[in-house]
Amino acid sequence: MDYKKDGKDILLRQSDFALDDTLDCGQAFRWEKIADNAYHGAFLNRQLTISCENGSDLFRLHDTSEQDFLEIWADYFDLSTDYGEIKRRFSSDDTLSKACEFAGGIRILKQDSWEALSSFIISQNNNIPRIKGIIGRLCQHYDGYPCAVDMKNETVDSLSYLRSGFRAKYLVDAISKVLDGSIDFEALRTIPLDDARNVLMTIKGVGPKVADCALLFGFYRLDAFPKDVWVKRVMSRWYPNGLPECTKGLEGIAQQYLFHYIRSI
DNA sequence: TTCCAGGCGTATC
DNA sequence: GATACGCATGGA
Repeated sequence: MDYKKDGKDILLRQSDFALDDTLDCGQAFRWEKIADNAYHGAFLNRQLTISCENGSDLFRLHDTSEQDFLEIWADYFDLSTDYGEIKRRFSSDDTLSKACEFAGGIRILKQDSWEALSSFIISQNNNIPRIKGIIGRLCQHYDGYPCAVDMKNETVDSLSYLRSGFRAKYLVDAISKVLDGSIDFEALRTIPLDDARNVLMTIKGVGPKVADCALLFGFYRLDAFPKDVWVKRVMSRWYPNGLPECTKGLEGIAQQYLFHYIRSI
């Protein structure tokens, strides 16, 4: 990793990383663009302002200790994964090659499991501005994103301030299943993908798409391939016989590039 | 006003 | 197992 301390900040040189591509792409809902090339957001109970200094590969993590950078943010931004190598691998496929060129700064954020699961429950049949609104009200209420234990006494009525509509009852079911031990977060990181999806789909309101988003973004299962309406268009247009071989094991990363590509055209 | 949004549960065949 | 429909809310 190429970084140095700069006063209270960390300066990071990082290729294959763009703030808009990664933080404003619908994989996480707590990052706000505060200026050109600058975002403010949070992971667990840590807040961060991150800016791009030169419009390409130089980033400033504001007011961040070296310890927090190494122990928290380097992992969250998945800095140990070589996305350049992944894009070279994908470029053997014409469509993927164009998709990687279109949004080459995408990285998969390694988010908190409960935040990803609950956020994508909220996301169903919803639009991104409203998803952010609901999650913003939740975080304002709890002074940060609550863990499942924090929410143990919530009911559909007590969550009415979120204005999350029919999704409130799904959140309540997710809270109870996580707290009663029937959803084992540690196991979901390692058991076969189909088993992991089936476990998550025991939660009311969690179907194949929400389960795959939770697994990809919250459990770092890069083989999970969420199929929303846009990705279904991708598949019928370019891959009627399935994804190309070069995506094997990294279907979730391919999904991110393809998702943004199809939405742009 | 009507339509739609990174789906899912339910009913029906 | 496939298909049709309703669902809370709010912005376009």
